Amino acid sequence: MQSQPDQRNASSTMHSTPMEAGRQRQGRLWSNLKEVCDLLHIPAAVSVNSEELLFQHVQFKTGQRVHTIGQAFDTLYIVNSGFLKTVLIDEFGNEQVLSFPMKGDMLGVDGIHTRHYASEAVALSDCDLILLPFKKLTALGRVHMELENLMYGVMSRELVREQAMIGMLGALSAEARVARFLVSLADRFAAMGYSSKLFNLRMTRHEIGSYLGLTLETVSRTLSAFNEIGLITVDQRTIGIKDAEALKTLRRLPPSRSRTKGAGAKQKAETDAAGDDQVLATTA
Amino acid sequence: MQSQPDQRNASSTMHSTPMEAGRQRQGRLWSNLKEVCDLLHIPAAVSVNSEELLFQHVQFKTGQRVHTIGQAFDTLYIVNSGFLKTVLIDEFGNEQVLSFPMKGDMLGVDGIHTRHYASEAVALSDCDLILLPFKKLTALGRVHMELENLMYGVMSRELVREQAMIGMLGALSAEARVARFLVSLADRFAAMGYSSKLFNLRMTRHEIGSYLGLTLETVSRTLSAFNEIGLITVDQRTIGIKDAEALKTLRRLPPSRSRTKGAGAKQKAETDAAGDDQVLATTA
DNA sequence: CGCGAGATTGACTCGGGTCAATAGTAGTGG
DNA sequence: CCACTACTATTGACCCGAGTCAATCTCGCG
Repeated sequence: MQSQPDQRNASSTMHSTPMEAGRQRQGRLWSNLKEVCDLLHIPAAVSVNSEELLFQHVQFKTGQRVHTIGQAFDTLYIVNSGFLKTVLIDEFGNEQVLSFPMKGDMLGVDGIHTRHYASEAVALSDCDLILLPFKKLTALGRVHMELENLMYGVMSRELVREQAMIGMLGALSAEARVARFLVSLADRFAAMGYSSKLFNLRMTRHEIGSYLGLTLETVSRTLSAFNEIGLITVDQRTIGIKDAEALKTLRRLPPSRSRTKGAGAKQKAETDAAGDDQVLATTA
Repeated sequence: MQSQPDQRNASSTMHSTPMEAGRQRQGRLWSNLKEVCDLLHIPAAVSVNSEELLFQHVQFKTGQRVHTIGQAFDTLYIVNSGFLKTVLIDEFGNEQVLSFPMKGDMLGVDGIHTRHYASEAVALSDCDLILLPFKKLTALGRVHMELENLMYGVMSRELVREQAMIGMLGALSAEARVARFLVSLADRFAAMGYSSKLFNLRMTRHEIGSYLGLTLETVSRTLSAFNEIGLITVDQRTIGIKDAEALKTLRRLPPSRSRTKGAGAKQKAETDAAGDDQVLATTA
């Protein structure tokens, strides 16, 4: 069914890591700096003698919490395999999903400032994470400056990602949000070497909705509508991307707010007219 | 090189930089590390001999751009005085306001990752900024580890701020967003030593709306409504806070989405009922 | 094989976006 | 000093996108 990475027991049958160094069924226990850099997609012309400093792995099972809000901060995590969600809990106990970290993503950065995690990370599947004790990291940073730059880069990247998220929440319609979410997922799967055309969602409609600032019903309806139109295929959590380009450029509610000057007003009108009875539009 | 404040025609009349090396009316031309740390509210038990490393100031006039999207990154900025906005520009030229930096805030962090600024910063008033050449900063970081921690702290803080923003955009009603925006502004003014009860907005309704994911009309109406109810006074851009507590706890559309388990469902109902004809609610 | 979480759909409502008219404000120049 | 222009803010009337409520339907699991 699902073409790719099945989660549940993904770690048990680690495709490429039988067991060399340590030895135990799932993943290895330690990674060196180079492996960490590779995972983060950082060039990292590391001159470091790898085997010297090793970082431990830890496994989490589906549903387990990696860290909770308010918990004392002392380590960052890098996802080696598996899928998670990070959430904020508001004053009523409602969850607000902030991100869906997967292979190569870093967790825990929001804990640096106050020395307490500001969000909660939950495993959506069995996961293998690499521990990066923050103290150790900063100490090393002073020796290996590429590591320091790595840290700045990762944090800055995360910042940019959140900015894009804010832009999306502030300006896009429900359909556009769902469409971009799918495209974003597809891209990330592609970057991980999986199919970007057919994959399984690891999260519920509810979680997607929370992430996108929508209700689960709207998410469900929107997916059905995309299916109807032929942009995707939907079967429960299995998604097939049929027209990635259309999804990327899909909008609605085009340029409602803002637009600094009068420039573009004309374009707006045109766009509106064109999009009036068309659900999607090709690149302008 | 880049640092010249003039994107357009600054050369004509710099308001506050007559032209003497020593000092001019507001702010001095250079700041040492301690002053920078103070500005950032970082304890910074700096053992550094201050006068050794100095950071240059630059002035920007209202409307000038500090940096634009895509511009090569090489320096961070700290606001010493004045007010700005940072914006994203979407594919149609629409602005999406991301933040309203003021004294003590850092700009440009989003440029670290790709080495190009990801957002645009515009002065909403005449400003005095401190330049932090990034290269210089990282070099210093290796010598003074408090500086390194300072950087991590500032970036992490910004990350947490954006997370809160995402949570707000994803979960709160228009009224709640405006209310929290006002409270947030009041708090920031208070932290700067100004009155938190009476202040002037530096931005237009349009910019506020963009920031909060609302239209300018909704912002205007909401402010009028708050005024009506006696929570605030409004006169153009002059805002008087009358009931900060009510603003802080004001909601609407309380727990629509999410809420992990059944817990809290009851509370939801109660809240809904209570809030049905009451616009605000006191602390739970 | 039945239970419960998740997903899908429909019917209805309403918050807030859209369009539009009016009015205050500020800067400019005669 | 006052008109002239351009922006900004306030309000009203209208309407649509998405939230709410609720009834199935599906599927994985004990």
